[in-house]
Amino acid sequence: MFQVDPVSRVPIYEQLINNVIRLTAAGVLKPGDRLPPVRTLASEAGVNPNTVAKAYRDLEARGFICSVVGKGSFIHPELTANATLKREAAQTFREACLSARNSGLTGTELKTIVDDICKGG
Amino acid sequence: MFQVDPVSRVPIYEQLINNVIRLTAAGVLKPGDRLPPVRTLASEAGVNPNTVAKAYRDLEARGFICSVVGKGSFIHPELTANATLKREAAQTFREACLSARNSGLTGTELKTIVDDICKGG
DNA sequence: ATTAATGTATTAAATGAATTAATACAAATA
DNA sequence: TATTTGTATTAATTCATTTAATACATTAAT
Repeated sequence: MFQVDPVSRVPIYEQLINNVIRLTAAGVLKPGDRLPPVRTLASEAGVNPNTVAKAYRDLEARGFICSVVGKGSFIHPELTANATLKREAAQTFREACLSARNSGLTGTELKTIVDDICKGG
Repeated sequence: MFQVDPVSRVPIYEQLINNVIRLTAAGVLKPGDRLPPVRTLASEAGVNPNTVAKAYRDLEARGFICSVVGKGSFIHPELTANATLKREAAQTFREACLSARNSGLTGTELKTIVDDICKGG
C-alpha cells in the first residue's frame, strides 16, 4: 500500500506524504480512515519510525490528517484532498504574483501572461 | 564600491551579482563600463578569485555583462538592467502559472488572484 | 493501577548539494 | 615574450536537509 524507494533522491518522508495524498485523492483512503501506526508503517516500509512520524506531522500541518497520541492518525474528517491541494497551489501562486510585482511587472502584464499560458481556460 | 559581508548566509558570489545589478540599475555603472578584473575585485573584497569569476560568469549568462579573456568584463552595451530583471521575472511567473495549472487552478482563477493582489494595476 | 500502544520531542549522525578555494590553462594585449 | 585577463578542473569546505537513536507523554485497554 505504501511504496518507498530508498534509493530515490526524493526524501522518504516526502514519498510517504505523496502516498497518503495520492491514495486519498484516489478515494482509496476516505475521511476518517485510520492510517497505520508510525511504528507499523516504519517497519513495513523498512524505514525509521521518525521518518514516518515526520511525514505524519507534515500531513497534519497541511490539514490532510489528524493525529492524536494514544489513538492514532486519521484522514481528516472533512477533507477533500484535491481542494486542499488547490488551496495550497493558490497560496503559492499568490506569492509568485507578489514576487513578480516586486520585479516591476504590472497586473495587466501578469494577466497577459496568464492568458497566454491558459489560452482562455 | 563592492561591499561583501562574509558572514551573511547569502553566498558571496550572489552578493557580488547583486552589487553589479544594483549599481547598473542605479546608473552608476553604464553600458560599456569596465568592471574590475577578477583578481582585483577578489583582492579588494578579500575573497577568492573564483568566487568573483563565478559571479561574472553568472552575470554574463544572464546578459548583464560581457567577458572576454585578456580584455576584461564590461557592462553589456545594450543593457537596460531593469528590463532584463523584468524579463527574468516574467519567465519565473510563467513557470508559476504552469505549476498552478497542474494543480488544478483554471486561468480564470489565476486571473482572479492576480486581480486580488494587484487591485487593478 | 498497570501495561501496552500510540504520537511527540530532543538530540545526534549521515547525506548531499551548494559554495568556496587551489591550481593550472588559454587568450588577448603591450 | 611577458603580463593581464577570463576560464576550466578538481578538491575542500560549509551548511541545510534528511534520517536515525533514544527518551517522553498521552490514551486506551485490562
